[in-house]
Amino acid sequence: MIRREVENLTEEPELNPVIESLRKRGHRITAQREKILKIFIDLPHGHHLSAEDLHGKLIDEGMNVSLATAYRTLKLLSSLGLLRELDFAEGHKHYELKQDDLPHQHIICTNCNKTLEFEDHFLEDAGQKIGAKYDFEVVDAQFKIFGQCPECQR
Amino acid sequence: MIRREVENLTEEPELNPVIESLRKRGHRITAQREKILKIFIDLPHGHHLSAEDLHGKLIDEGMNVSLATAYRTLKLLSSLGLLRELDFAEGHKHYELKQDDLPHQHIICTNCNKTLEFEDHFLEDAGQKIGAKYDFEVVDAQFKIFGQCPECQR
DNA sequence: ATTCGTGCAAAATCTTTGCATTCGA
DNA sequence: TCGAATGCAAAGATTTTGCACGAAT
Repeated sequence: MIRREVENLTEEPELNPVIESLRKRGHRITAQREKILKIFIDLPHGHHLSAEDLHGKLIDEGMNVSLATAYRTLKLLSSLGLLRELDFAEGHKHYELKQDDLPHQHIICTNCNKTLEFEDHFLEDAGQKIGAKYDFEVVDAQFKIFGQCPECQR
Repeated sequence: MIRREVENLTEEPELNPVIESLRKRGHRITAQREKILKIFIDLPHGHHLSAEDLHGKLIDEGMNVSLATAYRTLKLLSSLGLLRELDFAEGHKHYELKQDDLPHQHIICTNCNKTLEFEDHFLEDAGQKIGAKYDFEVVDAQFKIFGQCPECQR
């Protein structure tokens, strides 16, 4: 698992805005929530975690958070728009930090479930435009391409 | 639930190709599978069913198919590319007949879970092109727009 | 006659929830 | 202090599976 290069920047400047966002909406800042947010911020771009993954990471890092809290926090952070909920049709959701400045989409191998990300600014715009056409207040646009990856094609 | 207008066309010309597709790949044609395919063929364009929905419809129409068979059949038909698997992030999958000549995408209300479909040929092409760029053999491309529908915006 | 598909019930997954306790504001 | 968040275990929801029986080829 890749960690950020500059380990001394422990103040995690990216953490403050999200913490503020929580506080401003009347949610409490608990050690569990802070740690969970930190994990997502430190996650390499393009990676995403399931509830189980997150829980495992928390335990690994010495933080005994219950799985129930992991689920509750993922749901809360998603509802606040801080996390993006990804559904790869494999039975459970994945989550990643929502960064509107770094939009990306996914290609999923229907055989080995590997995911690959790509950027396409046209798609991001398309989501907004199409949504607007139907008077939707767009929160997220996800383009998913399903197929066989090169390795699984034999 | 809307049914096809011309009820006398009971031979269901659309049924034959899918049945053939099953037979050619060595799968048996059972009454259950035939009925399930028929239900999907008769489904109004843009509608989609969960396993539970399908099972309910089967029972309603006097066909006592078990839920397990519904699940097994949905999985089989999807793996054969006859059904398209849709995941609206609400905890269970939905299925619709796969019609490459009638591609469409979805807008989902994150509040009431209503879905709305739209067509955009550019997106269909984009899926193929982007997939090809990564040497994927593309099976399906799904563009989902999440947001609040006009009614839920209050 | 085989082998595959089905039904049933049990199990496996994933996620949510009730309640007592703890902790943040 | 006081309500919100947590942990735990139990419950819910969805999907899968083992096994015996029945049906398709």
